Amino acid sequence: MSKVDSEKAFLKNYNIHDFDVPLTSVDMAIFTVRDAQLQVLLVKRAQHPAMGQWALPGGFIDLKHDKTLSDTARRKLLEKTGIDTPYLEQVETFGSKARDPRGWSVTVAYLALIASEDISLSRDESSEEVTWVPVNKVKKPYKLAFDHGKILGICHERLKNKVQYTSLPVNLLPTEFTLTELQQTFETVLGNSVEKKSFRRRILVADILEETGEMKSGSNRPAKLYRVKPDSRTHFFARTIEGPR
Amino acid sequence: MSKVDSEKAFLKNYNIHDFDVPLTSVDMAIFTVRDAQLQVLLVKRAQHPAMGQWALPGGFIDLKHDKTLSDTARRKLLEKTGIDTPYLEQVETFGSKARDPRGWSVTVAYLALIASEDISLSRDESSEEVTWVPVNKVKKPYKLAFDHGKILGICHERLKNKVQYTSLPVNLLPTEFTLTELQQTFETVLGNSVEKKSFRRRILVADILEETGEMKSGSNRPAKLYRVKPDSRTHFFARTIEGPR
DNA sequence: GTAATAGTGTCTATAAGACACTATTGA
DNA sequence: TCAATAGTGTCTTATAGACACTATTAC
Repeated sequence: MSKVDSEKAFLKNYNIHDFDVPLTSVDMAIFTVRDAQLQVLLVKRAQHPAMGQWALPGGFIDLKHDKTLSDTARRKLLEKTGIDTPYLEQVETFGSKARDPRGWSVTVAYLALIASEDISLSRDESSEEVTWVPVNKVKKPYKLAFDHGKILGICHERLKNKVQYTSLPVNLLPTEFTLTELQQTFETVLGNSVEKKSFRRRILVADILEETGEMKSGSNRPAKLYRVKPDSRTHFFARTIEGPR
Repeated sequence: MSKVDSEKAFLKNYNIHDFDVPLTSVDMAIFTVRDAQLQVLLVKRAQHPAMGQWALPGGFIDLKHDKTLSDTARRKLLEKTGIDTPYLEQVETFGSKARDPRGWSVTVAYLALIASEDISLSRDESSEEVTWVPVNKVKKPYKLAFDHGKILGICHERLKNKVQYTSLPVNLLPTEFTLTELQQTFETVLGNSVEKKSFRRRILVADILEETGEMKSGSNRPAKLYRVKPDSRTHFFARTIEGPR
């Protein structure tokens, strides 16, 4: 029997249910900035286990319809928020015997960033409650199910770290924004103030934005509106932003 | 029925085999520096599928004995190399319908760094061939099974990137080493030269090493031997190392 | 005019790159 | 003594932080 034929025979007799495999799911930390606060999307679980508890949105891979893991993540995000082209980044995978009462389970955690303007919450058919919660308030009233508190903590850490040396926060704003709005978004995520001149120099030298030609006229001097240059990927700076000395 | 009782009833009737779940495994890119080259450990697959092809070491989670995902990774590393306290970092999880002929599968990729001095290859009972291959030569003679070529590429990228702003390469050396040896290890991983004075300043200011008091006398002026300070974690620099301008 | 926010000029501080220099060993 | 590698002094360069300054609007 040739090698190819023997592999065919092997696969014909292969049955995944002959083996004990862990449950595998995807969970998401979907962040946005609203009311000058970093907020995360939580759902109230409508089903067992942990029914009635708050948790990160997520669920199992749909083996029929999802082609890749990120398809699962994008599908979940679309179900909860109606958004289909977010900034999406895989953060870490958590697997253990103990994290889910149903047995050995693995969950792949994703982080998504969206502009709060874009959101229409819960086009979801399952009647779960869905809500935004400021990340810093997730402890007391919103103790999370399973190990989701830990997962959220790690996603939040990753976000804060990356904001120190990347342009990630542009993904938390609508397509057009002023430099001041962008700076405030950085400050909200970092949790500290940023010096105006340094910030503007850093962003403009990175050459990732272009002027729209329009101005945003508020109550005082109008500000230039910018957008991210077409096709530009996340910018990585060679030095971190550091905040006040 | 109380909420707790109904959850108990739910779990009692829960059977993981009622659902289609993906195959879930762990794969590892185990790196070392030998002969001034970054090398990676490959195994020749002794079983279907992809029998006879070279691949990253890895395998399924042992639901009975592994408590967490990293237990699986550590177990695989120990089987192949006899090493049980490596630098271990989870890199990324790959999941898709297409990556394994057995069906929808998910693999969690880990990166390990070990000192080549520590290795006694293949205490493994399974009669797989195990070998070190320079990372840059993995293409032609060692076309890897499944999507392992892609996984290795991403692990290698992660390593190169992190070496630009961390002290990771200390994990590729034995416990005692000279600054020149450390510099050469950085250069090997980065693939470019590093300026001696800048390098020494950067490492010494980071305050992660201590002198052993011993000297390494080779053929010329002896060099101070250093070791990593006890309990010191990976150091993160605020700026990247950049190589020649 | 004033208040308020947008945006700039320019000095200092920090850490990396360049590169010539000195130091210590074996043979 | 010389060859070879270890290790230093110090100048230049790049980019962040500080902070005072000017610019443009609504009222």
